[in-house]
Amino acid sequence: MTTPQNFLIVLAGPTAVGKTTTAVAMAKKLHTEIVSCDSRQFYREMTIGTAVPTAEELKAVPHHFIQHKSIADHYDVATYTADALQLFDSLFHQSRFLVLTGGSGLFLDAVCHGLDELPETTESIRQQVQEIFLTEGLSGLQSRVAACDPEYYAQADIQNPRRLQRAFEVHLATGRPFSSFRQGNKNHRNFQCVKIGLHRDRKELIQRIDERVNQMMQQGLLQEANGLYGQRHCNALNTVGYKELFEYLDGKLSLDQAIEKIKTNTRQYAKRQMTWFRKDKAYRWFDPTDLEGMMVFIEQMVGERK
RNA sequence: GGUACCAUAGCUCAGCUGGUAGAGCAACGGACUGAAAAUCCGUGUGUCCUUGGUUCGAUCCCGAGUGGUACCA
Repeated sequence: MTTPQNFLIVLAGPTAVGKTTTAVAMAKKLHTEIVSCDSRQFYREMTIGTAVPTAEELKAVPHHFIQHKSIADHYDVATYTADALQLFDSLFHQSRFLVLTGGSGLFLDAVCHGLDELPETTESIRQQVQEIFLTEGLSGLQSRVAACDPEYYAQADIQNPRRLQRAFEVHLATGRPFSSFRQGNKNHRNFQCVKIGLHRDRKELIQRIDERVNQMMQQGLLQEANGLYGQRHCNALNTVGYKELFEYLDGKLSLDQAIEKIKTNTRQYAKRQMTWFRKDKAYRWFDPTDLEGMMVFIEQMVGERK
């Protein structure tokens, strides 16, 4: 068999490390396009606070999944993954390389390795479970999951309402324990993932974060947030850069306090991202300026596959 | 210049008139299967301002010094 192997170049890294710039340069070299894997750049209502690629960047290289959804839409990892795989089918006809870039670890992993098949749950089930949490608190969720799925309960993070809610939702929707769906199977992919991590030392990253937040404020982040204030309860707006400004608009923080909090929360987000990426030993780490090094690495990986 | 109050973790502060200290936030480490920029878990990192004294023993009591804050001049 001599079917040509396709390569998905995964470009990951913490927020503000310089993924967008690197991705554009790399996509140009590879004569291909960019698929975004950023769970907040999906939404067209958010522009400044999500550091969406600039008009020039978007013009230089075609991008996909940038602002293709509304914050009012329901969108999740599974739907995104299906969308991405479908898009790959057509894009890999034009090029054997594709650049996937973003900072959402779960989404990147889902594209590369897949998720277990799970049936849809409904909005009403979700609200029903939310109601349990609101009225009975964490223990209400714990006792229900312990009863309907002791196996999951034994290994789950039972302090985390999100995990328990999800498990109980699936149980209500299917009548089966959540754990029975969790096979942990890797889905087959008809492309090879080449994982590249972008890294900067902590001090430098913090400085870039602070500068970027200041820049966002100059670009009018407050006005953007103000325009979205009425929709602040949308999940997509539970996002660094917006939630803190909503607190300011609510009179809970001064503007300076809100800006400081955006910087802090962004740092903490970057830290969580690094924790996620670090555990995946397949990543090869590069300084964002070392495009040459990345290209050599890609050639190596392609060579091994030949 | 005088008087009063304060000085404890990176920050804001607790600490029973004596037995070498703790909260929140930050920081650091971790988890993560359809809400993921979300959500959750773990860890105290310290010349208790300096210096004399009292005491078996001082973050704590007394004296002096230094720095700060407030009020009075």
